[in-house]
Amino acid sequence: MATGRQPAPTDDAALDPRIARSRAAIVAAASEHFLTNGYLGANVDDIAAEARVSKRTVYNIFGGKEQLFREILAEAFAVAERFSTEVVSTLADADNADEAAAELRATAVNLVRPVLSGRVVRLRRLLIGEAERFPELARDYYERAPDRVMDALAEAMAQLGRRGLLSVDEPRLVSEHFAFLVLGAPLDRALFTASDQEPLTDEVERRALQGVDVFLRAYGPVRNSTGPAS
Amino acid sequence: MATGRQPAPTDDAALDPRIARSRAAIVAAASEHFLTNGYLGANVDDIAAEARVSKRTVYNIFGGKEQLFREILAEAFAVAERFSTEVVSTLADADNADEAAAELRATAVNLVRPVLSGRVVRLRRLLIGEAERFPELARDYYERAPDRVMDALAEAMAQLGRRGLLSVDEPRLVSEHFAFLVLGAPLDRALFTASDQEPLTDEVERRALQGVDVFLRAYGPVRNSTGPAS
DNA sequence: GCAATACTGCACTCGTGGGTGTAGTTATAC
DNA sequence: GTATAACTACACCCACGAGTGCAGTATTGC
Repeated sequence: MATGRQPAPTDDAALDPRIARSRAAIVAAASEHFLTNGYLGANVDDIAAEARVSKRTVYNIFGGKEQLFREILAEAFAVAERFSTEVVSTLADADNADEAAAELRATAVNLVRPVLSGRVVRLRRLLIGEAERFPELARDYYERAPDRVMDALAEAMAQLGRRGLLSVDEPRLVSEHFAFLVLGAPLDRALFTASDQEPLTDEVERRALQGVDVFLRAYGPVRNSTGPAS
Repeated sequence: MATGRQPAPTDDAALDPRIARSRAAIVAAASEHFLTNGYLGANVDDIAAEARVSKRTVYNIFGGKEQLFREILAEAFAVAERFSTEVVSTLADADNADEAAAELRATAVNLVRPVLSGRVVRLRRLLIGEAERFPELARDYYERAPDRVMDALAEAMAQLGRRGLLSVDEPRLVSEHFAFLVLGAPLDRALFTASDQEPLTDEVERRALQGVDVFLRAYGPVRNSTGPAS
């Protein structure tokens, strides 16, 4: 039921508009409930009720609570993954120090805004909280989102390094320093602070830019105190 | 046990050794179960069984699952809090640049080892996962552990700043940069990666020290580009 | 319009788990 | 040694929630 669907169409969602509608409604409601209450805390009756769908329909389409859970997360991961590749998009284009600095600032903002958004923070909470129950899910998320961002960042950093705009020897390490200077503290706080007002966006961006300043002081245009790189 | 201990019957744990023993056994078992399975996932029968105690005894001593949960956490918080004040102990003693660097390195190691320990990571997972169900607990922990460390760090940084060993204008920000340069990335990874081998201590310490290097490059002994502090 | 199929409502099973009551046993205090 | 208080074993209640079965109704495709 979940896996194969015969006639021709690829996706079962395309077969019957009724299924598509139900499915979408259930996914929306389920996301909300799982994100708020965790896997065990969410209950299928409530999800069905909120989706304005009978419980039976939930079971017909998804097969069970756990499959539903995995399905929700699969969609969330896809979104996160798509985003991961976009954050860094123009970083590597810079070809002088000022541009690099500007790009780093832009990247910082690109990074901080979505990662500290309520949605993503709640997703993180969910996966971290379920890391012991669903280790593969947590690991999978980590690899497809934060880790992927870090890889993309690293590649960009390496390029900036090659152009002498940054002193980079371990690109991966450099990216981690960048990322955590920019959003480490507010992210950690956000994970523990539920019932959020999403922390004042402006304040957070200010902090992020200060992080970039520090980053530039450490990694910025090759300094001549100990002599040039090569 | 946590608060006071006298011949006078203040604390019920002191009254009868039987209670003390039972209580300790239950606390140990419960910690394990809550840390592993979360609040909803843990079950009282299993806890009682593992503590070699009847379920009735659990209810007699603690009153209920939720009180037990809070009690466990209260003890864990106390431990974390005690630790928080120790990490930074000697940082502010440095009175020349080399000593400061050495102290920062020592502090980094002091910080990284416990925070990335399985115990603390699991505690973080638990609290983050339950942040929506028990917001006060998560907030309380954050304030009594990470936040307190940060305050202590900030104070030390401020002193180093006053001595001209570090260029510090916002001590709190500086400490956050320090802490997250040192352990941001591995901590984030650890939260998502259950079923741990605790990540190779050596590797993590190496990373931490690299973090300190970067920190020093950014904040290190007052650079003379804009002139000394005062 | 007609057949196929999704959806609904509802009653139902069943396992699980928090919490209680109690009678009897064992440890402790004096 | 005796009274007191914990502890145990066990049976029990009850609510809740995952999952099922089915008969009837609403949609959809053609």
